[in-house]
Amino acid sequence: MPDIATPEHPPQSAPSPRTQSRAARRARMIEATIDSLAEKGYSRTTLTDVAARARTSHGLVLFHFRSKENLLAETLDFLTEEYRINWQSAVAAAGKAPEEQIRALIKADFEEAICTPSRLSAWCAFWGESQSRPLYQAQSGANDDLYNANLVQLCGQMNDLYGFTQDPERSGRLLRFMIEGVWLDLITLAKPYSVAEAYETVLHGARALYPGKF
Amino acid sequence: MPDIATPEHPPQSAPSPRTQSRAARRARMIEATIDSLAEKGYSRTTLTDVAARARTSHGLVLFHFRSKENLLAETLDFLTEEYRINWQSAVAAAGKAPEEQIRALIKADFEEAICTPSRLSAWCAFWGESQSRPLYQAQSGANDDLYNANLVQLCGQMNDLYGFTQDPERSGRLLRFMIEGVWLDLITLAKPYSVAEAYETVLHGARALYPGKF
Amino acid sequence: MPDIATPEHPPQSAPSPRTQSRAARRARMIEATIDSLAEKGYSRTTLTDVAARARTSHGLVLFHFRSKENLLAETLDFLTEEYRINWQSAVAAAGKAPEEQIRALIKADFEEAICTPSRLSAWCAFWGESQSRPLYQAQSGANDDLYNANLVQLCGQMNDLYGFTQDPERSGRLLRFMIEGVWLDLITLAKPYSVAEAYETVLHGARALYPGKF
Amino acid sequence: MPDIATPEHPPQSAPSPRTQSRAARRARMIEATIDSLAEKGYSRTTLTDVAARARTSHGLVLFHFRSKENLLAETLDFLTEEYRINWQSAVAAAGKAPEEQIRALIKADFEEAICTPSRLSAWCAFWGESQSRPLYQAQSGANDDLYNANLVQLCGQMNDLYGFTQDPERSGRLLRFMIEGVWLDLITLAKPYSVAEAYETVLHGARALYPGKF
DNA sequence: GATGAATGAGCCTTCATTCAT
DNA sequence: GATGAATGAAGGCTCATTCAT
Repeated sequence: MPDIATPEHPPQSAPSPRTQSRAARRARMIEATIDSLAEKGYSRTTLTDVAARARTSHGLVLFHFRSKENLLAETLDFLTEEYRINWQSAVAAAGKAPEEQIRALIKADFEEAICTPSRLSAWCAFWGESQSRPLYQAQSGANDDLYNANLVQLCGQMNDLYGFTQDPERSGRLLRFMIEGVWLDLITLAKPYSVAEAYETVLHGARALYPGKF
Repeated sequence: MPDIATPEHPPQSAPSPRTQSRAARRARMIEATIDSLAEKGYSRTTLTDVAARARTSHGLVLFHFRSKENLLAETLDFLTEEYRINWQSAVAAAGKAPEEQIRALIKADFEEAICTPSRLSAWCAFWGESQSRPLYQAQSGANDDLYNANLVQLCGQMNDLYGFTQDPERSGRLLRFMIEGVWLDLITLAKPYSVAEAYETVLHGARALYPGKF
Repeated sequence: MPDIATPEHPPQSAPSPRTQSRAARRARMIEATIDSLAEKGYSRTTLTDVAARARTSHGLVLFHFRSKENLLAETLDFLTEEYRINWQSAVAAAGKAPEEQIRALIKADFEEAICTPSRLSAWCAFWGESQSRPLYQAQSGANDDLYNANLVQLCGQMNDLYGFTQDPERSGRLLRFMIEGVWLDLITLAKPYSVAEAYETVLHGARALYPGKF
Repeated sequence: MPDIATPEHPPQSAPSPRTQSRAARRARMIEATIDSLAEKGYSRTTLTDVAARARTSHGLVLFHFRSKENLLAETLDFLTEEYRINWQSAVAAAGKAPEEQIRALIKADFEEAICTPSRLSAWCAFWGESQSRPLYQAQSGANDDLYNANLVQLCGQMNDLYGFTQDPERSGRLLRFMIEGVWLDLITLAKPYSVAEAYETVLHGARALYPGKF
């Protein structure tokens, strides 16, 4: 894990102000990178642009991140962690029943902190650029697998508990598609619908899969 | 429309060898562009790379397409047309019943000519790069709207004919998500499942929405 | 001399229509070159632009002129000849008195066919581009020398006949400056004065040099 | 105004070595541009050539001047300022009598720093290339107008004070032509005469316009 | 730590020229 | 003669990276 100061990862002991500002500066640069990715796209995200958004010099960005490639890698890592923590804590806070867990999982993906235009577009930039796919696999693949396994397991429990008979693999996959789909719509559509409608759409799909449970 | 030889525009009479080779050369360059987009991504697709794949010089690519931007535009145009023709002719060949139409629509998206790794990745490159989004809207937006309207209308007919009560907008949207989702999986996953499994997954979702009809 | 059909150089025997059209085509290309030089400047005059103005293909321009450099050389040659013939015939037609000859020389430079914006700007393009200076020397230098010698000689006659005492070299030079000066003004000024005013300005200068003679 | 160290803008206090060298580097690049314009002409002045003359990389030239167009604009600006300061201070240092002022104006144009082959040829490059004419108008037009207005006003004073009756507009114009004329000769002629002879030639013309005053 | 000067690889584009038809 | 396909050299520009201060 890169040493970015995330709210979820408070330094264990009180850090020196130096360390704090260092971490804060790194965080600001990563946020700037996300914004740049979202706004200008992968190919037009330059160190100069990132530096300008973070209100520093490009030299300093490189000082902190060694290379552009590493900056992007750490940005992806940050997004991945942020996302993982979000859904895992949502699941942990929800009831044990699989439908409650699934609902929590869905709801987590529309959390305000996660479901930001900037965030969504930045994800999209990473997905779209085939060059970054190995990076994505390396850093987000494991988490995605975890997420999917969780979903599939919950779908299995739905069968066990309530007598549904759908293949859990496929159902889990479809639930994931629904979430990804509305995400992409929110970014891509010229006139996207609201986040509320997005959420309802996914529930609509979940209801179709598991009638009477959502 | 670029003058590429597309199936729906068969040359009326035998064209002069010059015209033929001209169109063929352009087509080869567009295919090269698709391959480059798929393999190297949007940001690393260079004229030199395209030219190398088409076994010509970059000068010639520009001679035929005036600029890189125009080359990409015509490539997107080509993909759009190819896709539109594919689903429209599939729908035209299918039975009138809405479930048959929907099934034809789904099946068309897994046609061999369309559902190629190269093709899918190229689409992905256009989606992912925010810079190319206006281009996408301008050229593919209308077709996408048509596709969606068609799907929504068919979902409406499902309600009318068979007494289903789901919101057609949302159902159509979900069907679209399922297709897009498996597409993305085929590109993104380190170890993707088969096209057959992809197709079955979508049918699984369609069955959930409209039990007994797929 | 290149074989351009100029009115002053009618082919000695009746040429075949083929030759005629050949010469006419070359002439059209040279006129197109002059226009392009005037409008777009030396550096932006391209074969394609010349060809477009002459309503042919760039290939044909090269067929007729072998290279761009040669096209420019022949264009300069054409301008030089056109200019030489104009002033020499004007001088030949004028009275013998030196003041009449000088006046004829001045008047000739404001002849409509010569004193065209296109022509003036084209000259300017050749002067301004240092690269073309050797070419200019080679092709127009001799004529310029002749022109100047003529002018100096006439200034000498003014001294001999009317008792003026100015150095003929300098006076001839100054007369030339006046003509060149108004020419440049006509091209360069945002709001140039009229050709009539230009002519009067030069006469004003001639009167100053030789009071009572102009 | 570009931040080049010009005589009229002496650094108020000793500048940091950084600033100094920055201005010095820019100045060196502008001098290199002037040399390149003079030697190779407008169309063949490339960033690479300028960089080579300034003994740096083309990248650095762009770092300091943003674009070739801007480099040329700043070069023209530099020449314009240099020229303006030269004649204005010469006029300021001269006596009040109009003939003294005119003589000072003429003399200023043959000052060693101004009347350099490089400088003259560079001016010529800007005049000759029609493409650069709008730039010239925008940057040097105002100064030229000022110069001309000054000259015309002085010619008017010659009439008022000494009873000459020539049109001041035309006389001022002619004086300008004489100066420009010798300038062009110095650049253009294969075997140009000396600067001293050039100066005498202009005085010769001034004497013709205003007998007994030069 | 921080800045920004400096470099150079690589891109898109223009254009003269050659060649096949 | 005439056209336009094809090539490749060269130019302007962007940008990641290195380095001196």
